[in-house]
Amino acid sequence: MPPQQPLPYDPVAEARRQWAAHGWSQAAGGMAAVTSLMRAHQIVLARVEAVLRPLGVTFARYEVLMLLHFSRSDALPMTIIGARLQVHPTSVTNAVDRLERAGLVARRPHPSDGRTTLVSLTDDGRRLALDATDRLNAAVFRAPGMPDGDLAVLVDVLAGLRRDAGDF
Amino acid sequence: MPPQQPLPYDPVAEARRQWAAHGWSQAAGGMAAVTSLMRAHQIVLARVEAVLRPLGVTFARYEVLMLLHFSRSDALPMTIIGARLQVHPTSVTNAVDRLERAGLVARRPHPSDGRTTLVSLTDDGRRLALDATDRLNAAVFRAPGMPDGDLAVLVDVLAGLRRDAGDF
DNA sequence: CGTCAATAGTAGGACATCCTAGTATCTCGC
DNA sequence: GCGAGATACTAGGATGTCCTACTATTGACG
Repeated sequence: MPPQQPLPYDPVAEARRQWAAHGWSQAAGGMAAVTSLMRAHQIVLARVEAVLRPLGVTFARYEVLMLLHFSRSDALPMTIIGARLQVHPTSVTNAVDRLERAGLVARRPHPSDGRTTLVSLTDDGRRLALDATDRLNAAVFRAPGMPDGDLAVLVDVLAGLRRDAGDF
Repeated sequence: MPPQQPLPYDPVAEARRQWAAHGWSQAAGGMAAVTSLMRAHQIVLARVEAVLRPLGVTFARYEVLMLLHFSRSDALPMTIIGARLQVHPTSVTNAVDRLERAGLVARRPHPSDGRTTLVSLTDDGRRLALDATDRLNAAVFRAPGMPDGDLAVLVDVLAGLRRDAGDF
């Protein structure tokens, strides 16, 4: 929904020109990359959320469901979920709260460690996760709005950034 | 914050393996791209916000300041700001509210169109925008965590996505 | 075995973003 | 002119993310 009417020029390219004109050429590339990334994230997230909205979940919660679905063990501690999804512990609490209220996951105390809470999928949760995946695959992941070659390059370049940031 | 300890593997690559193992190979590339993008956004935004936090502004508000700084005219209507930054009108209201409260921008009614609100930089706002730019250039934009070549490729690929989404 | 640091999770608060809805103003056509 | 539709902005609500701070439990060390 952002621009009802497309802009007559690329705002990122325009910003890059401004950077160069102000003597910040050395930083123009980085600025352009950061700005592009912000906007691309916004576009992609909007597409994904539009697909998931009818199912009553968001992408953040969908990621929790899929992580549990792929997990070998029947349940995962909150901490592990946060580490795998690379989000703050409080974000995990938030997502699991809502998923639990919707009956898609269940909380259970760890049998031997009183600090730990284990989270597991319910049958409804697993069903919804698979349904959501089918829809996302069809509507977004198989039609990401760019050629396959670009897709691979994008993933590679971003993997470098993530590695550099200490993700893995 | 995210991972205190790096994961022993790339979570995106792991997800891609799971996608292939479940017969969703056609969608694996798109899934990997979307997931990478989400995480990269999170990483970059965190770096930027860390630099801006001491100045009391966020990246969203910084973008408003710079747009006004680069603008030919002395003031811009809210709508134009939203169109240029590609965000929802209510997001502009939010950002301008906070900038105005901080004394960095001023609201003024449009002389001939009673519906329109014009936003202009104050002296403090312009000073802060330039200070923030110096810091961002030094700490983030000139050291984006990837080679220059990757930077250019990233911007190009994302420009394709943005164009496809109707941004410009 | 007792204190103390580390770990797990949650509560409350700040922000940004979007959506829906509502008010005010302008424009254009009859 | 006058009324219907378009346009500009804001209010209120939902979500996600992070930060700081707090509680509870564990584990390690003297």
